Amino acid sequence: MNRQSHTTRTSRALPIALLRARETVMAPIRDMLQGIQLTEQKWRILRVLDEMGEVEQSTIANEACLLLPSLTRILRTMESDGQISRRQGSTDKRRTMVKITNEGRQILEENLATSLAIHNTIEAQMGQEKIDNLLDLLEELQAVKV
Amino acid sequence: MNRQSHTTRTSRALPIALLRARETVMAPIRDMLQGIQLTEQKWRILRVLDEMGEVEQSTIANEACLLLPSLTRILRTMESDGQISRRQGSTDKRRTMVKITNEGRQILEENLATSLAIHNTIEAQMGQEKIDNLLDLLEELQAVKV
DNA sequence: ACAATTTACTAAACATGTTAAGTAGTAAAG
DNA sequence: CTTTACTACTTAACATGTTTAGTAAATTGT
Repeated sequence: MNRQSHTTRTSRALPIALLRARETVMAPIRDMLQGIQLTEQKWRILRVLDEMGEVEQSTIANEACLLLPSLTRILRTMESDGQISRRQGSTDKRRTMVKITNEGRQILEENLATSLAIHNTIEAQMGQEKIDNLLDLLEELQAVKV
Repeated sequence: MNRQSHTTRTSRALPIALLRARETVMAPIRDMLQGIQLTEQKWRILRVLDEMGEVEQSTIANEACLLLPSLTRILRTMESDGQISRRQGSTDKRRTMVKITNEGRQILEENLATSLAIHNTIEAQMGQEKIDNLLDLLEELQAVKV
């Protein structure tokens, strides 16, 4: 049945290609995160919060690619673990404003070196130009309207 | 805190960039799949099986980026739904050999047009050259040793 | 001002992701 | 030939993904 009958080869299908590439990049990052009791999602949330300051949950969901129901649960544990803090929005009381705590920021700082080392390993093998090129294309793809 | 203090902007971090790009591509595909009662994972499995013929579960897991425990559960329901069939390996009895059924293949055929249309929409906006370039870079990234 | 709609989130239910542990079959080492 | 290690899964437990439904606050239309 090895005949590519009616579909593109999966290696040339964007969804699977993106997923496989991501698995390669995430493998060592997951190793790092396991050592500090943090999931991939919590790591993304901390990075988004560090980058954006105090934001509402919908913004985190968009930036970190999480659905709100997942975020609700994850932030609950992150708050009780002291990595983030939450407060009700002052003007719009539907909103919940979230920011990273010093403890959360410290986790980022402590793992910056490892995170950079992983990126450098990849860059050393592919070359900086290709990585930049790839990131440009990914940003462009992300902006496509479907 | 909007100061990119000690990490790369998340939009230039490979893991998040790959995830966001994938969300863009997957959104319309998920819509298609919802109409045919198929999850994204089952769709990937069918495509891998159609492409590779009868293979063992570990191979599916690798190609479709699923862990074996997830695959065990998913294949159980796909078998009872008649989309795939399983048998014990003849020489090595630890292996479970899996192949797509006619019913499974029919699901692929019925949705080929939609799947292609989605791809074409993206291609029309980004251009074929960029898509090809992106796929090449993704394949290269996937092959990196980390 | 009031009803209808929309927005931002939460709750619940079920599927999948992820890790750890267990089982049976196979291969390797002595 | 037997013990040991390894491989290909399966099971279980808990976190997250995903959909549907619900709630409260804000906005819109009249």
